[in-house]
Amino acid sequence: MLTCMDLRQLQNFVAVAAAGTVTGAANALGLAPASVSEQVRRLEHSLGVALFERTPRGMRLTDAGATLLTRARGLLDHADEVRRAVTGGRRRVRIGALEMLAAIRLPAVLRRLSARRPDLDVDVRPLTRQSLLAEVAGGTLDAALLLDLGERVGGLGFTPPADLDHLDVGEVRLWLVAAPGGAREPLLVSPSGCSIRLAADQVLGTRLPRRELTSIATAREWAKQGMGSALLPDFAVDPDLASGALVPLDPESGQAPELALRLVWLRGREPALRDVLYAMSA
Amino acid sequence: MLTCMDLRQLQNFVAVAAAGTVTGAANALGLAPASVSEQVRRLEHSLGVALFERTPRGMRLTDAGATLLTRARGLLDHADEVRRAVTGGRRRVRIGALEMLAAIRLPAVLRRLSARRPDLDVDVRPLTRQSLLAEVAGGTLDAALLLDLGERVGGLGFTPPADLDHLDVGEVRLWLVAAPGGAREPLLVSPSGCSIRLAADQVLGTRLPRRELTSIATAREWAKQGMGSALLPDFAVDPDLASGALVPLDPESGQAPELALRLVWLRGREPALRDVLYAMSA
DNA sequence: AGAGGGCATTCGGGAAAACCGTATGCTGAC
DNA sequence: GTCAGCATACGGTTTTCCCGAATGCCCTCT
Repeated sequence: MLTCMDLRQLQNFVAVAAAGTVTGAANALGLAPASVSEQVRRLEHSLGVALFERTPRGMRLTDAGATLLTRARGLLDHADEVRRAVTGGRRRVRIGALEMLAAIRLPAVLRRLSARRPDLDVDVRPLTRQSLLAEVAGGTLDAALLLDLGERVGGLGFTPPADLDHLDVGEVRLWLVAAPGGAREPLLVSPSGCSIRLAADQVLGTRLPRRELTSIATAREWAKQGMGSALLPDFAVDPDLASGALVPLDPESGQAPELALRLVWLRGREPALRDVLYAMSA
Repeated sequence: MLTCMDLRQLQNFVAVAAAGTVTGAANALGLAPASVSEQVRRLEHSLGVALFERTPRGMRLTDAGATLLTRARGLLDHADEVRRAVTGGRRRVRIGALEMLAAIRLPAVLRRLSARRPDLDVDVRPLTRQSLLAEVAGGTLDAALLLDLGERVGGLGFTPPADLDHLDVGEVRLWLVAAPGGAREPLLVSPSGCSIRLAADQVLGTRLPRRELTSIATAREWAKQGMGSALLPDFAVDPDLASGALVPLDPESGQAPELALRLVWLRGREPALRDVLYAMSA
């Protein structure tokens, strides 16, 4: 036990925990599986604790492993921060956002961030919610901006793949709209999996007759042509509401809650990252 | 720059910074000077920054080195905490105290600490103020309990060897005493360097006729025998005040301020350590 | 049931790094 | 001017790191 806890070992450990397999982690790290396996074993031996249960399908974290995982991430973050502090390197933050938000709502958020923290380099990548969550869980992304509902991550109807922390940085209002004088049915919905579709399922239930279209924009156009009603986010329908091409259907009380513009990240990341993320809120 | 910041390198770096020489650090670490030198050079190269100025008398920190030093300590502390969290190892805290405090005032402080934080193993070492400060600066001691005056560390008249944080955990009242009916002069003082002597110099000035004795206890005994007056801490004279063997001389207003029972530690140590230390305050 | 694929691990070897003891060059002190 | 103390360069040994190939395991698909 003379040799203790190398940062590289921790990096390997985190990679294995994220990938769930030694092989996957080795690929991600550009190493051979044998090397990663040995490093993990060495780490376990130096700590005197089993970090993984070996199964023929991969590696499952033990309790001690789970304990170490969050702390190891924090320590690696800390090390990174130290390195940056002394090299004067700028901090690079990798943020992902739902494609639908990237164009409309993201710029204002990023403007706030760069005004308050001009010392940052921000990478932005538009992705699907699944990819966002996977990359945040895997550490490829520092945080993700998506739509959600309620107090807990996943309230909109998806299940986060890891223990995520969150912060709401804005709101998105939903409008149930139709063309003036047009049909109110069916409910025109976007493809299953789309956040707005999840919101429609959550808010309006699934009993209404519905027609699935390929995108929010398509649903809006169909609605404008009187083909039914649609539950759409403010940024998609504001112009049409202003011009009168679409009119809000008087929702029953409480039928149109606001979605949260929600920033999520892996719980336990360094405090410095949290500060950065909080600088994105209004 | 493929290989980045090994914890062991940071340990070496901190040791060199503390010792001021590679040789000293090597002795402290149980390594050969050549090894330590190479590690430091490797670290500098991997960071792309010069950490030390090489002088023929030793190593002097550069600005970047000073920046790294505090953060490296913090990171090493963090790593230690992570290791403890997963191995379930108990935390060991090394505390030093002025010899004169160890017997009388330290037990109550430690009782508070172990009542609030039973998960700790506390090492206590009685030392002189010089040793205390040196060991805290060098990292051999986590914190030191000593006497001080005013808002800043060193207000009693010594200069701290590093950037120290502090917390006052109690007070020590000073009494200017003499035997009833005995002489009031000279002022009987303890050896220069002793905290109580510093306090006497600070509070009473140096104009009074004075006689230097070998210890506080000696000064008290001389005072009891009517050989002069002495400025003594409460814990040394309480019994004699109670019995009437010594009586307080009415000090001019504000002449007998209270000393602070002060806990000092190296600024930048991990937050977890701070929590421990705060648990020692009243 | 049997073959095949994905998995972690073991093994042997080669490259890199850590470490040591010694030797060298430097500077300030005596 | 010599000497002590310092950092460092050098050659050699031990340890670590990493790889490719081979092994054994278990699940799955046929």
